[in-house]
Amino acid sequence: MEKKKSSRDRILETAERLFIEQGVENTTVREIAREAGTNLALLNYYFKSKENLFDEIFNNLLEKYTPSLPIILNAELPINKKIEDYVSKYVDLLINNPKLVTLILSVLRHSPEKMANLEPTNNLYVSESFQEQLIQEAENGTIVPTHPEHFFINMISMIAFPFTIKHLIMLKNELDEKGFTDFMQDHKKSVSNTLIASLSPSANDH
Amino acid sequence: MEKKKSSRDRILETAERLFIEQGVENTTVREIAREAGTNLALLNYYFKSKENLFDEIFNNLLEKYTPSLPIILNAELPINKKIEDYVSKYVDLLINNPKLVTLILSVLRHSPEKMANLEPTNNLYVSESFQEQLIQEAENGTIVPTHPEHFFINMISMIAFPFTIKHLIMLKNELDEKGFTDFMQDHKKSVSNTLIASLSPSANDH
DNA sequence: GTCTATAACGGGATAGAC
DNA sequence: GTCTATCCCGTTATAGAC
Repeated sequence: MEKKKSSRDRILETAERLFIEQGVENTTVREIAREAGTNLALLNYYFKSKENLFDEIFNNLLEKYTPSLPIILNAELPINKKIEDYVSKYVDLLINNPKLVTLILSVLRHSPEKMANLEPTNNLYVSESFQEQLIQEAENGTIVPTHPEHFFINMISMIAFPFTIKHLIMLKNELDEKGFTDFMQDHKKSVSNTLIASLSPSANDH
Repeated sequence: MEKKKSSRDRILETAERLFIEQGVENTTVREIAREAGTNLALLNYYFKSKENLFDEIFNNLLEKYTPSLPIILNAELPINKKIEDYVSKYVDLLINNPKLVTLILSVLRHSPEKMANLEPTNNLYVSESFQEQLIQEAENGTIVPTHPEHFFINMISMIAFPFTIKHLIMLKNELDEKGFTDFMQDHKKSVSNTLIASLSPSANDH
């Protein structure tokens, strides 16, 4: 049954799994070849180097998981609804792929220029129309004027960072995996409420 | 002049510098020994392994830089002032030690249990009295009731995460190092305002 | 074109004998 | 405190089978 898949595909699948499970540095090309049921020479034949192999996998992951995010930000919705949708969808994505944040950050640390030049990176950090809307609604008086760039960074910070300190959160609050998932479900509301409250015109009367 | 320092101390200083500058994975024990003016075997004699060496350095770094943070949270100050102080001090700390976040996250990724069991970790993630205050002031009606744990996580997320995506922020906004520092100075206000607004009783009237 | 097997390189990390 | 042997890594190369 698995024999139908080409060696190339099996190498890709195995490498993706191991890179995500153990991290890139802790995964050897020999290990990948072994678990994919092939050999080191073939891996090198197809991908030339470990780095090339990783690049292909990383691109596929971003293309697979991230395209839905900018769609929400570009939709025709009131800002509050848009924030709720975006936070919820983004947190769900990371709950279902908890190692994705770590993988991205490891790329960002090891070779930031590569990350920055990747086209799918825009799915994670781009927000022109959303920032336009923040400015527009502020002019209309429905929300308080804000700095769109800082607002957007605050939003993705509150969404993504908890996953990078997942183990600390679990330890501090005595949570298991299920408990952490529930915690992050609650966290959605906290993030949305925080952002929406900060935009509320009545909130900034000191 | 430098000869007065013991080989052990020179190894520690050199390793700290290289770990922070280049990251742990990109620093070899041979390199540390060479730049410390000694040899590989002596490094192994004192520290047994690269990991032990790193543990000692990492502990020292946390003990050196983080103790001031919980002091702010435990002070006798109104909540708004406390938030402003904490955000400002924490961001300043990370501006002056931009690699600290990355270093911490790399430990968290590589060996979360080690990180969680480290005593100075509490300086980064502990907030009993602060959470008490959030509950107390909500009972007094000066702020809106909130979930202290989520609030605290949101606060440290907005503080720390921008440093992990520093290169993306710099690229997107066409900033150099100085520009990024200025950006983070502005970011302080954005974070404080967001948190304080979300606590404002008048903000949650929908 | 796809695949296996094997060997060798240069570099790095570690352990143990001295 | 020092030196050496050993092992694992990523990479490259070779020779050959389907």
